Amino acid sequence: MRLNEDFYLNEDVVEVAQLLIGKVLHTRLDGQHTAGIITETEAYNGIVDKASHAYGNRRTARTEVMYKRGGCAYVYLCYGIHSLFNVVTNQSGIPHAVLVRAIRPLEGIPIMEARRRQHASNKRFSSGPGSVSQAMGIHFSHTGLSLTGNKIWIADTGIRYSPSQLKATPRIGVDYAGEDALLPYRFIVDSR
DNA sequence: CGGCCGATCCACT
DNA sequence: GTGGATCGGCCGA
Repeated sequence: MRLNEDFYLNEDVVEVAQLLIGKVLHTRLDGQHTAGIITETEAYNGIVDKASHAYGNRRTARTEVMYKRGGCAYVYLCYGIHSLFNVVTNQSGIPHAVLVRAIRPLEGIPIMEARRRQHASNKRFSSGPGSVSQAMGIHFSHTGLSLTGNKIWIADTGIRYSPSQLKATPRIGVDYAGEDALLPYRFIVDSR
């Protein structure tokens, strides 16, 4: 049920992004348990990917976490306001990551509503990477946390989608990445 | 529903 | 000093 290290060591980050659709993201932070079904992801393909923070093998204090062994969280602050949650994949030294862009709330919905200060019926409640982190209580200070620990983890509950429900598109907000901005590395499912 | 735009602050140059 | 893997309020249609 809970994804183990083998899942995160997959060397194909685009495949992992696709496999994460339908998995359940859990957090137990500040004693509060919340969970949601992952419905949108984006793959960031390491040093050859112009959209990746690790493009060109750039190692900085911020990106160092991406070089860790797969199975930990890379969370960073975006636009000074939003924490964006990524799953680090592949073996140590290869900075692959998958950004979680949307979830469908599943457990602890009142807790999420309090964090978001809006009702779960709102269309943008947990759609968009900043909203996902806020709903799940994930903060950029959580970067580096293991996904096989007891604070943040991901489970397979057997949810599967047919190929016709799943679509791949270019990634959002990466226009600066030139031709890499066109790669179909974003996966999204219409779960309604 | 869609487009515009300001917010806000850390990491990197 | 600069700018961003975004969000939400506001506006017009």
